[in-house]
Amino acid sequence: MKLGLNTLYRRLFVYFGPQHWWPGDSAFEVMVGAILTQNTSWANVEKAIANLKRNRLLEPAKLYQIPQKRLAGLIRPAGYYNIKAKRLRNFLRFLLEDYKGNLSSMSAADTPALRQALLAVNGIGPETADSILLYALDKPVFVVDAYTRRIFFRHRLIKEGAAYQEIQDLFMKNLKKDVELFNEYHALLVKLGKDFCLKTKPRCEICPIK
DNA sequence: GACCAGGCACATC
DNA sequence: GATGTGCATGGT
Repeated sequence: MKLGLNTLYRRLFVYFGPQHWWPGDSAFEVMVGAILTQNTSWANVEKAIANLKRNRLLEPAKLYQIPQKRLAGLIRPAGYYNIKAKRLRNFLRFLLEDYKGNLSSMSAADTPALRQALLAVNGIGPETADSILLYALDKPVFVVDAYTRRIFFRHRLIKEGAAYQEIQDLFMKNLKKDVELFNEYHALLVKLGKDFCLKTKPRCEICPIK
């Protein structure tokens, strides 16, 4: 009997408790973090965000004003700092030009259209776009990441190398389209991944939700 | 010192 | 369409 998505969620929630994601004081901080955390540990991203906060730059217009070189220096701890400085600026330009830097007007956009627009920004791929939609703008979009893939492959819920869209569809077609549910579910998968999967490669014999 | 982390774009076949 | 590679810091 295959583990159902709702059952898996209940077990994760009972075992780990609510995660209350995304860590961040504002929607804009979440957006910046979503780009900075690409293939990077969150601890390093926190250092980069702390640098931006210390310099009072965590606002769209202010962050876009500073030279790319300086931005790269500030986000250095997050790694890939040159490419991420470009990517952040690509996103900021989009935010400022299309929504005047106003997150509320961005949030008012039609979700599928906004997702397409985000994906058209160079440096924003499916996971970053969906993280922004779910965690910054409270849109019911499921975020698929490396942990999700790893866990679902190990539990034989997806095939190896399954496409992003395929995995996202699995969640969105089998779960209630609920922001809180999608938020907690993804956060719980990351928690499981960090606490167990990474420490017991390649197979986890002590998985708490098996 | 190796290995990895809450990806993505781009080149090449 | 699939596969390989560059991007980079900081923790284990």
